[in-house]
Amino acid sequence: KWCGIVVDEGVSVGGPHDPYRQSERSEIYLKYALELLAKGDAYYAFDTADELTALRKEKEARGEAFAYNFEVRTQLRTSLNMSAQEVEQLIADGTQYVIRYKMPENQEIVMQDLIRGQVVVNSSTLDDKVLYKSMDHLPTYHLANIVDDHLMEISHVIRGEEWLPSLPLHYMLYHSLGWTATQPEFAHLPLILKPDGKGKLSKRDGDKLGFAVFPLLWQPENGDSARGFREDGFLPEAFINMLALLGWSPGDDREIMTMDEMVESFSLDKVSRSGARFDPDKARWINAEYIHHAPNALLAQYLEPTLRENNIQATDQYTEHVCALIKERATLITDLWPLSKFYFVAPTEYDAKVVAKFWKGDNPKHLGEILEIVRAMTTFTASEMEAVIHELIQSQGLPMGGVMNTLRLALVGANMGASCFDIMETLGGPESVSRIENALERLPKTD
RNA sequence: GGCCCAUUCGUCUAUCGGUUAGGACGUUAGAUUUUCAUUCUAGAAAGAGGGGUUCGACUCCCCUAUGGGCUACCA
Repeated sequence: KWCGIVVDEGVSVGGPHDPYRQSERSEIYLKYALELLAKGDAYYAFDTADELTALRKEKEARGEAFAYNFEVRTQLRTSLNMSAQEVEQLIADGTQYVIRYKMPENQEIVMQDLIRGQVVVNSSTLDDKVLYKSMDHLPTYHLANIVDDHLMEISHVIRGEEWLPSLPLHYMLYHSLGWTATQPEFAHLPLILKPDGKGKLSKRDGDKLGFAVFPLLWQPENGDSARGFREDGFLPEAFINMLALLGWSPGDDREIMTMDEMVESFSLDKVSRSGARFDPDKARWINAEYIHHAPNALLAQYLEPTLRENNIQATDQYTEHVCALIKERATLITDLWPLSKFYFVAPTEYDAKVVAKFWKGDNPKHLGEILEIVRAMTTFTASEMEAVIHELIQSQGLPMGGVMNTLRLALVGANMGASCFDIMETLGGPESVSRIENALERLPKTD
């Protein structure tokens, strides 16, 4: 058995059991539509779209709901009120037609849904759906769905809740075609709702809400484009984990799970019945968890293209080491570069707020003393530097915060990053010395 | 309007008749910290409303309210 996933505009295709080729498709659908016709479960309708909208408007103007049902079908130009010859003549003349399902009157349709249990609908509330159109020789979704799934021996139909109202029709179709014994089981999944709770999340929402709705950048031919979660800096594993938790839970407190764990724990009866609102904050948190626990080599791979764009030469080992230092500060993959830039490029400017706060009093003087100490060192491990610089601070009774933040300003240009000693060890002695010299040279003198 | 589905902290959810209604995100307060983060601790925060059934209901049934979906010769 195989699994077919039908996304949006697709009549399901492909797979090892695909029973028809493209060129034969419409004939196959027509064949089954005609079979329904022969059984009296369907009929030809010759009314035009214009005629229909006219009738619809007329009804609505009177405050009546319009439905193409058992009441109105006799008032329209259909094969139900024509002789067989008339019908044949119309078709022979090339009159466009549509084949509609003849929904029976007042019949309780009892359905089973794997998530919602039993659902009962009276057929009188349903209308006669179009199954096949002569105009383009194409079936509608309803016919195509039933025919395809039957021929492909589909065992489970798992789709969004928006399809639940069509389920009675599909049941009737399986019934009329005589396929009830092998009809698939159905599960209607809850919808993903917008964060503000106003309606289901759809692709048209694009960037409007400040986050992606596509996994990947979406660029249709009409020139539109919508960003994707990948471009926004989400890891594929985190994205899937986030999606899995929308409308499903493993039943215990686990939230961060590998694909294998999710596959292992998944079952349709743990899928919730109500729509789930997408929460961008939680999505970001999940992604952050994945980044914090990601192997450094993987993160280095994500960072690599940006390094190349900026003409930065660095060994894999160095990049991985940098990733180890920054990853717990990152929420998105796109944070990696801003967080790591100073490990690759010396600061060219200094954060004005930090300068205002720390580049004053004796701080620059103490930075000069640190410079001398670092210059004199022959090895540059974080622990050695920590030892000597703390010694300086303690012996002279200097303010820890002032001294260290001034050093950080010189090394990073801002108030961010790992421990100053880790930064210096990573940069190495000569680079650290050069950055301190730069700061002393370029920042204004103080008294 | 009609039909269908749903309803536990702000959000995602656990609970499958008896619990101090649990967890997570977010939020608040505190601790750690040379910065930014991380991490840790603590707190506030929920069964839509009304009827039943039952010894007992968040859990089962009905009504109402609210939310969502569908109501195309789209999927």
